[in-house]
Amino acid sequence: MGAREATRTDVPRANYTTQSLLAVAVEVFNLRGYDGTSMEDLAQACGITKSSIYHHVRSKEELLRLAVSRALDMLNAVLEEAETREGRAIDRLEHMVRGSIRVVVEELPYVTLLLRVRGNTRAEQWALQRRREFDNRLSQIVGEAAADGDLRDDLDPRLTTRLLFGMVNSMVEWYSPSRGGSSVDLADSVMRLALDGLRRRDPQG
Amino acid sequence: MGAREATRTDVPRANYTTQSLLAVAVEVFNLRGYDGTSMEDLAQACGITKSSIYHHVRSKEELLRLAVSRALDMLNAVLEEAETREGRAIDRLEHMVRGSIRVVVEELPYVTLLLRVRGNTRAEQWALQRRREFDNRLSQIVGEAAADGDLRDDLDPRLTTRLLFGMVNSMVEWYSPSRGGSSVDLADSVMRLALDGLRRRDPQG
DNA sequence: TCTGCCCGTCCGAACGTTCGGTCGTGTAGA
DNA sequence: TCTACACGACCGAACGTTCGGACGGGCAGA
Repeated sequence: MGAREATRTDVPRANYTTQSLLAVAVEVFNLRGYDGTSMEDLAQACGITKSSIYHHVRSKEELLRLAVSRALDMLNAVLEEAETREGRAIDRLEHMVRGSIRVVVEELPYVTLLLRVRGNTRAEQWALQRRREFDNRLSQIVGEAAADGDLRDDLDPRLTTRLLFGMVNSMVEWYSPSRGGSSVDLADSVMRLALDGLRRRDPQG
Repeated sequence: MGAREATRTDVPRANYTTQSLLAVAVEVFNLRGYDGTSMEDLAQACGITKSSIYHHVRSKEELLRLAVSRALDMLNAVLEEAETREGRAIDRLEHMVRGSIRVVVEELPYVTLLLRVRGNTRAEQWALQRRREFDNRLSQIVGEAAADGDLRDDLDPRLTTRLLFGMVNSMVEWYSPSRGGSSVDLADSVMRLALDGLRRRDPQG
């Protein structure tokens, strides 16, 4: 019956890095909402105390900034890949849809948090601004594809952009890494639905 | 010049009802997020004091419960209309898409709040549960339409449901009553995109 | 028409709690 | 021994909520 009052060496140190702490924080933010998550909640999820968190990050808002930056950087990388592609705009559009889906799947928690930002703090407003620029460049590509005559002309390009990427972004509400299938299979399904529609063709076969 | 210390009869009473207060509250909740909105924020938006709010509602959570109930009741009404329709499931599906879009447009703030519920409080968990039942009955209809052979068979019905209504639900992120066009025009566009796709047909015409 | 009271509505001032964040100290591992 | 990491105690501010009381339009009784 050993000394119960001995220092608890049976519980090893957490030894977090900023990145591993960020990963936990983003999960909790997505579960409870950013504003609904207290630093005490984060501390318990990490298994350390509140004050220990401040050894790794300056503030709660910095956690948010780091997370949404990561998501935005990934998405912008896809955008710049697409924009340097030559050829028809509809190919750039397909690259954006497939790339966005890949980023959503690979960086799910970070993109989820980004898409839920509301603009309460400076960091959130900055994220919203970057998102708006991203969306504008998306719209540009869809507009070019429409001008090329590769999209039907009875749909407004801006509306098309919103519906198409609204569909892609809705993935953060239901995609699960364990049950969700591969990013490529998902992208195939989305492209089929978006380009050719749900309706069965050639019913007289 | 008149008595400055006179009671300020120039500022009339607000005379809120629970409903008119709810309308203001929901707008602020959508702007700042439910958890990000303090009762003081609500009070300022209403032009009355914090304590006055408690004359109309029991708690902050009751405001949330009233709001999401309204949205869910509207959506369930559409669902029950659809389910009593006889004939092909794809017609019931079209009724659901058009009805959902109409509800989103007509009850935009309430549906917006509903779609952002995270499950922190009892009221939120109850709303999530009702939403899940609603989604299941939607999936049922899509599954029937697929079984009828009216939807292409290379898309999983559950995935189709999520993408289709993910697209519809994304409207709360960008639809504006002033600039947004009518509910019927929007529904036409969505049905065209969903059923027939974006790709231009018959390019050799 | 005037008077007095009722009641729906609103207010100011507090309540106990929780918030994000700070500080000085302890300790495990190099 | 030195340093990175974590700890418990604590801070002022803001939180949701409560409370007793004040305001004023409308109505009954004179």
